[in-house]
Amino acid sequence: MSKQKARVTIHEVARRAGVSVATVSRVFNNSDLVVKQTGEKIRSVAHQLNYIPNASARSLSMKRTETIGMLLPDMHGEFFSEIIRGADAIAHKERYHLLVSASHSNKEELETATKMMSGRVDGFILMSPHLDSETLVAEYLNSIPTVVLSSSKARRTHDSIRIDNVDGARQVMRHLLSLGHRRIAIVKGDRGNEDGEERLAGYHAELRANGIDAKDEFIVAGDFTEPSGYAAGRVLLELKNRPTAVFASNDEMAIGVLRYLRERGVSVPDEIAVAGFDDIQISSLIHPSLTSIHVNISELGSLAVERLLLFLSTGKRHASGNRVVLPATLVVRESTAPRKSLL
Amino acid sequence: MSKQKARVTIHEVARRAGVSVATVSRVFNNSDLVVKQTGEKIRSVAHQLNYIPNASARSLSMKRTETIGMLLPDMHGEFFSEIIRGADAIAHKERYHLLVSASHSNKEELETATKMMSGRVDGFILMSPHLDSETLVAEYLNSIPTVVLSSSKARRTHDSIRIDNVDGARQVMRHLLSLGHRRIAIVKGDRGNEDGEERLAGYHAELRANGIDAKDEFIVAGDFTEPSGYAAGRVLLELKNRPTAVFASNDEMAIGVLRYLRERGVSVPDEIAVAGFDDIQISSLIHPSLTSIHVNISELGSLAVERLLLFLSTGKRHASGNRVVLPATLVVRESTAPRKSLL
DNA sequence: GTTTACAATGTAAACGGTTACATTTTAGCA
DNA sequence: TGCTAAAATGTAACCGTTTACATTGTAAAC
Repeated sequence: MSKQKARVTIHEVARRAGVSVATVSRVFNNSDLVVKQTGEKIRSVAHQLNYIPNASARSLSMKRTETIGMLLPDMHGEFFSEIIRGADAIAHKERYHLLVSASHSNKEELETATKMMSGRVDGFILMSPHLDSETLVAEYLNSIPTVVLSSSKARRTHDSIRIDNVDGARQVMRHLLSLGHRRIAIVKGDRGNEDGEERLAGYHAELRANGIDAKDEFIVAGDFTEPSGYAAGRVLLELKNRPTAVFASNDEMAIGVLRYLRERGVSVPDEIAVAGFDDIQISSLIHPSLTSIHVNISELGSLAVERLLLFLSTGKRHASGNRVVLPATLVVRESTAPRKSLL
Repeated sequence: MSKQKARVTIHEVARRAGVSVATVSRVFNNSDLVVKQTGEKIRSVAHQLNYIPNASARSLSMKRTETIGMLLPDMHGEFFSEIIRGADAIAHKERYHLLVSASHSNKEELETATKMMSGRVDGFILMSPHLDSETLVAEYLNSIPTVVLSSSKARRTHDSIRIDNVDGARQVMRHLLSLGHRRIAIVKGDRGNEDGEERLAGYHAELRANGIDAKDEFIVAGDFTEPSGYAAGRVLLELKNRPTAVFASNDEMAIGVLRYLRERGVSVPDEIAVAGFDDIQISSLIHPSLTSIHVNISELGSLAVERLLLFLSTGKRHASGNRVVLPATLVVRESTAPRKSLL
């Protein structure tokens, strides 16, 4: 079982095919200056010997690894898999590989991971709530092409791809307003989380655009988890002047809100309408199904790889501040059905 | 922006530190035969120059890449991210990297992906419903250490790590039986899917152990998706002799069953109890919350990496048929609360 | 039948590390 | 102080490619 079959090298192939290594190399790099017959002979010999070019030697010589490093934060669930799925699809098509590193819950971890990967990859795709300017201009990161996923701090120095959070939030708000709601609460995200901040900004913007004052008591804190949504639900129900609608900054919190409302016997959407953001899979399956904002997450991954490969092919380090914004789409479901009183 | 700062090499460090490359190399490989002072000097110079050893050169010379290839099937959601998270945690600790490739929906894709990675990795972690013996004994796969995730076909030839599906299913059944249920239906998984088959086997085994005949009409097909569970729910309700409990082979189908039952006004668990398998995150959040079987998925990833690293360190290709079985734990929730009639 | 131009192939020097082996330094001891 | 063994460091070959440049082959033009 542990027979050490020495890997066959390009020299072996060359010898058996009666040509020089250069010619073999040319064949495998699709050079057009090898005569057809020679090429076929070489390919056949190589196939017979089960020859696979040594990637390390190739990288060393060419100074490219054909690998992309993906550094992802400590996120769970669908987001993670969808991003990788999207990224892998494109990378694979372009014969690139994905070196992934998960779970960076703080800046230090992110930095060491980046350093460890540096040298094994041609470029980085970076996603982290902890990205700040200092980190980004660090020597090793500034000398490698990098695309940043949704971090405004980096937008001026690096290419970035983001979700249109503000527009998404405004869509939710417009929808709720169009249903006649005027007392609309929001469950915020973590302090400092950019997606959360942008969604809150959208909330404010749309209220303002409709001449409605935002009430402080309608803005409650959450941390993107279901329990924090549950807690927010309690806070809102205890107000003497309850809201008629709640916009949670993500679906998990919205589900938490729904859970609390159900426990208290508050009917959704008749007494209170609820909407979320992200459109995770469950949102369409629960009861009442949840109105949310859909974003094509796998596209986030694909686009990131596409942009990165573009840099790599043009030889640039990184285009400064080039941005792509992914559209957000409202998906209306039961949790915000028109109120009966309005029908 | 695109200044091509040539990477600093070991030679440059050696020159500046006034030593030979061998000494520098030794320092970075923690050889103990470098005198402390020299080592410090070298480290300081290296740090100043921002020296990072070239991974390709290193791999070429050492014949190891310090990278593990992970080939995952076309799966969505939590499973995917949890496996990677678990694998990455261990890999990172041991200074290994993870080269991942997602979405292999058929055998051919799996094979090309494996081939492409071969040579860039020291070993493979393979998970695919399409794994068969021929694929596994293929030249390139048989010459690289490989750990297989949950595929019985491979169990004799390769190390494998699997979920204790049979036991999990039996636990669900024992639980339902202990509640007094005798008419228990099962929603199967895809034909040919091993997890599904094993869960079905557990269903049968536990019935048999209790002297209950399995009724064909209580065994309905599904394909692990929510809609297929919904459809199965319909089939079961249309039986003249309805079951009093339904065991769905995974949570998504169980959720589909619940959706149909709610639509038809059938109360859960009072009229029909429902249980799933996998304990995905939503299962605890929906209403009624779903009784399910919990498996520590990230552990599946960690264990796979651990075993693989073990081979790598011992120099073996693969241990034949060494198996690890992950325990499954029953989590009882509202969907199978004791029936009122029994209280 | 040369000469010429270009197409096809070959030669050998990188690429940046590791490490067996050679050499020098150091320390211990008579 | 000189001798020796062991410790510290240096030298250079090697890992398996790519590719600039050199060489050879071929066909057309004279």
